[in-house]
Amino acid sequence: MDLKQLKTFVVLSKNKNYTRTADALGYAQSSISAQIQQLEQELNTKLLDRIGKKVFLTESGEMFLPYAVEMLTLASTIKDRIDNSLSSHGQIIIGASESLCIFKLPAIVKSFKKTHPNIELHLKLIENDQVVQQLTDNTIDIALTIGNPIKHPSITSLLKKREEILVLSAPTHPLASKNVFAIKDFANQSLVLTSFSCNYRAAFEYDLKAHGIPYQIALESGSVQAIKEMAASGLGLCVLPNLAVQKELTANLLNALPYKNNYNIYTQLVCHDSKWISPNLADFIDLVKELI
Amino acid sequence: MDLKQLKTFVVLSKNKNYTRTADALGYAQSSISAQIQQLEQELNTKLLDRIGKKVFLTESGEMFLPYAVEMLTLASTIKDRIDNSLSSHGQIIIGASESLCIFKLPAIVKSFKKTHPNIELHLKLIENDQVVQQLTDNTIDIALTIGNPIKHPSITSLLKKREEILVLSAPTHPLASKNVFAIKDFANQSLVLTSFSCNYRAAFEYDLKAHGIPYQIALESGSVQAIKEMAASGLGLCVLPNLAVQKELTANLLNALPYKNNYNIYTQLVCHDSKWISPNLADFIDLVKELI
DNA sequence: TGTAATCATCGATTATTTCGATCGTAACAG
DNA sequence: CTGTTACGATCGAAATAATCGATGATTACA
Repeated sequence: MDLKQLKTFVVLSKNKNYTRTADALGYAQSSISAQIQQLEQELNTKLLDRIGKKVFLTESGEMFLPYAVEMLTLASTIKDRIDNSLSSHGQIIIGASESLCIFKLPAIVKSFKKTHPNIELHLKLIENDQVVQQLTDNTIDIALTIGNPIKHPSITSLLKKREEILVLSAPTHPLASKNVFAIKDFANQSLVLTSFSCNYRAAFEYDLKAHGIPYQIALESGSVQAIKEMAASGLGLCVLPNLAVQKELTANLLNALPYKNNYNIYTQLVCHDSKWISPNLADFIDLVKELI
Repeated sequence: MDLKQLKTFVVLSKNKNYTRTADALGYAQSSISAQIQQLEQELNTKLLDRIGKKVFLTESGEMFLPYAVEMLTLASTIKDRIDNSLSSHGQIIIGASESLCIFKLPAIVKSFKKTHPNIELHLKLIENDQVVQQLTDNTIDIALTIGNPIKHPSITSLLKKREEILVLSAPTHPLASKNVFAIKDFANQSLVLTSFSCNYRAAFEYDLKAHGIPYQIALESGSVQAIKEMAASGLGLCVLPNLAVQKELTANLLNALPYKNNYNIYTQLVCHDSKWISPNLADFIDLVKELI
């Protein structure tokens, strides 16, 4: 059973005339005959009687008609709903690193919600090392992370922006006034660090270890806010991307040490190769590109 | 959009595996791919994502699924209802002559209702000369008439049974005791006749006129019952088919005069050539054939 | 009785569907 | 890291189905 046939039947039921139905639907008259015969065969009944020159619905036809109309209505409802939903409904699940969640996504979400008020945005805090897995499992639609470049044969990078990693101290910290910095100046310092899987922490620690610089970890926390406050209160140095500490730098709550590094840390927007980019998701991606 | 495609989509949504779906539905795997692609094209969206080795419904697919199921349900409901209705629902409109309505149809209807309790039977009293027109207009499904053979290029006779036409009198009538009858014996008699369009009345009157026999019409009535009572009370002779007077003959309320005639009067069951004979109607026809 | 209207049917053409074979990718085992 | 297996996509060929135009049959109507 085909919508085409149903439509033909419905129109024919109104017209009671094959030739005019054919004209109306853009078929040859013989095609209308054929389509009706197909339907009749499938339903195993006769839908129309042609008595003399006139066409009548049989009892079966009379019974079938409202169903045919309903099927057509249903089908067009589906199409409408899918069309509308693509623009005005649905959800996007975003996996994001904590710092981006706090310092970048609020502006993005706010702006996206203005143009797409009915799209549900779900933020899911994820660690860098979970990104590929969660994209592969389709538990997130897209990931916005900060860390080393993600290289995986079936992951596509939609956006890649280098981030400056700062080592910061409280303004009152003994090192705060130093103008020139080398790695050895960190010897025996206390550090307030992000979690182990954080790539820029790893890069900085690797740096220290490679040069045989001793250091102590005063605190390790998953919360960027906690780290900043600890560091500001003089507990130790912290290592954070520039984007996470702009307020504190402006307010002079933290002081960026002039230590030059070249860590390969990027903000990246990535998704799975095979993921279908819905129009809404595409809009979101464009917005992220624009605002980051 | 095709039920075939919808079914494929629904099964595939459960399986999340093209190959197994193909096996289940008896297609090649490539055909499943093709069908889904057709659907996706028609709906202008992607229904399924294949991420890695696994198949996921996209948001659109998720939304579409319940509709697809509903369409399939609706379609199978239709088929069921049409099947059932053919055996257990519906109506038959029977056009019938008055005498058959009174003396034959009650038994037929009673018997038919036993086996087909849910079929509505509509009896429509029609004159002989209306039969062809009403079959052609499809205002009756079938006609059961008594009269001259119906000859029309597009009318089919399903049953044809000669009926004996009797001339009857009250038992007390002066002619009642006569043993041998000829047409001239009707000279100057009073007659109680059926309506003008009645074929056996016409045949009898033609008979009289052809032989130049004078007669009077005491009463003309559309009601067979009235005619019989008038005749029984001695108002005049009446002309009726045997089947209409069996009770009165047995009860000796009327007396059949031994007048031999050869009128071409038949009980006939007729329908239009092009009329679709539904199973119910076929059953009804069989029953009429059996009981007449 | 001839003519116009109408639907069914037929054969040819075109479009679609299906299939089998093959390719590419991902998951998994060794 | 590599070979193997499982899986869906893709392609071209074959089978099937849809469509058309022409024709035939029937009916209504002038």
